Amino acid sequence: MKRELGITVKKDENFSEWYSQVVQKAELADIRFGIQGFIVHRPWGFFIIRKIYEYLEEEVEKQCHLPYLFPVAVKEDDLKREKDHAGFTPNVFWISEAGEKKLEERFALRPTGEAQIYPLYSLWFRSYKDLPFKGYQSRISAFRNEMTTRPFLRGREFLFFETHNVFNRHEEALEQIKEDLDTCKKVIGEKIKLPFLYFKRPEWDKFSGADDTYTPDTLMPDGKRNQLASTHDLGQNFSKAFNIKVKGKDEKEQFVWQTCFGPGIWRIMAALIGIHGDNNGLVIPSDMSPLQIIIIPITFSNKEAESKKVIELCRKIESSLKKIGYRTKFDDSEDTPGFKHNKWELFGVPIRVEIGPKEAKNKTVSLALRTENKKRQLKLSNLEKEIKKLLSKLDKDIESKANEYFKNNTRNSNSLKDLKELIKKYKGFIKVPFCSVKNDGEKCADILKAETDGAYVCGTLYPKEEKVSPNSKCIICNKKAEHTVYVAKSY
RNA sequence: GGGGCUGUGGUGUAGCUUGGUCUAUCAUCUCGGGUUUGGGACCCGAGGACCUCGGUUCGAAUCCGGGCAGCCCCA
Repeated sequence: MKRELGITVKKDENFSEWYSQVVQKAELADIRFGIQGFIVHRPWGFFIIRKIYEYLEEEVEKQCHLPYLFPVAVKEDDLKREKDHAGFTPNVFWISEAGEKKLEERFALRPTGEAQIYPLYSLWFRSYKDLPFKGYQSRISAFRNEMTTRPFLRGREFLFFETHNVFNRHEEALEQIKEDLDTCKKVIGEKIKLPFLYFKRPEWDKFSGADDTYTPDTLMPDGKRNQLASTHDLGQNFSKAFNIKVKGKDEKEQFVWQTCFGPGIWRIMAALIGIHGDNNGLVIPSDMSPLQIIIIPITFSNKEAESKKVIELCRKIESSLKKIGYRTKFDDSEDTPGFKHNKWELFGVPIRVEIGPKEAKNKTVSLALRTENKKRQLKLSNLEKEIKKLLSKLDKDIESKANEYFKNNTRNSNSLKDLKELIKKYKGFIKVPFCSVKNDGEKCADILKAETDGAYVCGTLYPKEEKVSPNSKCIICNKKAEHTVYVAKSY
């Protein structure tokens, strides 16, 4: 009889249930906090999340962003100052009382940084020489999402990272957007091994207050799009609303140009869980795992002397692996070896080392990679050297599996009929010819959405938009297609 | 935003239709003891639960209403 420790459904048969079970059983989050959409980040999960933060912080600091920390609050006036951005207002949490007393002026829990940061920006910069300025913060965001909440996918409080950048010229802002794409490639792609496409959003679907919005989108195992981050070209919209001006070389005051970049820490975590995980549970890139190596002893009560040697050997290996920098644990709990195998697979530990009397006698170890279905026999003397290679093999396995899945779920279509079938059958990304990504295309996007039960026009590829063959027609209105756009169902 | 479902020890559940030996089932779990360990061992003992507020009733885990929370499907 199997105990209910492990995952009881298959990932490709019931992704929703699989996802919930992994989140809870691998101790990533606790959803029993009791306030809707607010979850507890448990140690095993939060370690991984902190890695995401570390990578991002390291990368943006290389580009000369510096950290700061703004309050959790935002003033009501500030929130409403930019007219499009004020669209957040109906969903924010207001703080209006302290104890029994009503506050003189209510304020909101910040939904995102713009409205709380830019009033200070208007005080900080006086001269064109103060620019460019690049700041970032790692912080929590909150707003009342009315849709069903899910851990790491949709919440009312969620982990956030945001850069807010100020330039003298629009061209510099556009350069920054390219740098943000680079950050996504390095962090989300290379470090976290998540494939994505980088889109320029259609005109009608930009962030409130932005001139243009760019996003890396990936696909979850159920074929739905998951937006992992967004970069916004804010133009001068906020600088005009918040009065952020500098004096230029020509002695005239000018409004600054701004961008902001916001990777969704939660969304990235959800993608990591969903895309890398398998039927046994979590799979984690080697550098991100709280534990990289688990050592499991196999002992016998009727072989006391040998068992003692086994334990000693395990301890020795544990300390030598720790010494060279691997996060290693010797699991000397009283559970049976089989139980431990299943447990640590569920938690996604990259390497499992098994030591029993045989290994002790032969000076070998048995070793299993989380991504493989076999045990390897290694000479003890080679272990330290081999581990490095094996961890990078694991990372390659994770990466190629993710890439293959992603590639297999990106398709083409040239007709609405065909698109409808593909969406129904596979979901995923589907490339289609489309009339316009300016506001006049929105009508077609709405029709497309209605016809396909909710598929969404993600936008055009960035930075290099794909060419459209000269006589192709928009799959909705049949006018000349100006763009190739990607369509997907979304979270 | 629309629709549906659910809430019983830490976890998963039985009981709810037809209210009454429910002093609440089973497993897991936790603790103590024994025994065992090469892919989810076993035995003995102990511990631990009816989401919340109100209503109906002699009597509510069970019926009704509000609230809170969770899940699923669809936009």
